[in-house]
Amino acid sequence: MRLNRDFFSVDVLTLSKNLLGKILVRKINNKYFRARIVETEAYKGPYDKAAHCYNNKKTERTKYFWQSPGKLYVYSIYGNNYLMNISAKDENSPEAVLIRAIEPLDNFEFIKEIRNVKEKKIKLTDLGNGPGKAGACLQINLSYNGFDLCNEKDLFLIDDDNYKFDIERSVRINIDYAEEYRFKPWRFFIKNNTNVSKAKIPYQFIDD
DNA sequence: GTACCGATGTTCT
DNA sequence: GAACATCGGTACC
Repeated sequence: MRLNRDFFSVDVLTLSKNLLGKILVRKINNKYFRARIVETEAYKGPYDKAAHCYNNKKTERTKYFWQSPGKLYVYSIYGNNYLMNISAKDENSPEAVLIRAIEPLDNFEFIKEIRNVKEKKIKLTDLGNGPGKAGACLQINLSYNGFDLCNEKDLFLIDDDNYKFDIERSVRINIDYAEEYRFKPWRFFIKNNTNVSKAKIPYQFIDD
């Protein structure tokens, strides 16, 4: 069943966990494919020093943190990488979930074409095991800022109640600038899933 | 398997 | 002009 607004209208830490195992449905060139979310990170403004919206910093880029839940905030990083975030809770709470890894479930050859991979020998587990790769699989770019996952046909989320898994957590990746917030255990991933990113975890997390 | 390194586009100073 | 919520390649074990 398709996930509706209520699903996203929760605290960002809850949403980060609840999104694990859910299935993204994507339509490109009249073809559908599906991919499972296997890794997420929570960015919880305004007090989270790792978040782009820390201290209520609202700019042309970051204004998409203040949206109704279930909408996209997209930004580019290190060149041609587009990272996808989903807004949580409500339009007064600048909180969003970063999608850090996805597991393609079908149409693998089509996804390889989309990824523009030269070597067709690429492993399936390397297609979506990172936030930039996930954005590339889903063909996300800056024009997707404000995109509503609850109301569009070409990209949305569905449930998968039969899929059972355990959740693990760690500190978030590449946010060394975030002072004490770099120790928060706000990265969540599916235990033993081979599509989780190979990120190096620089610190142990500290319990709240 | 790990380790470095350059390329890349946008944002903000 | 620097910083950046990264990636793919090459080099070495």
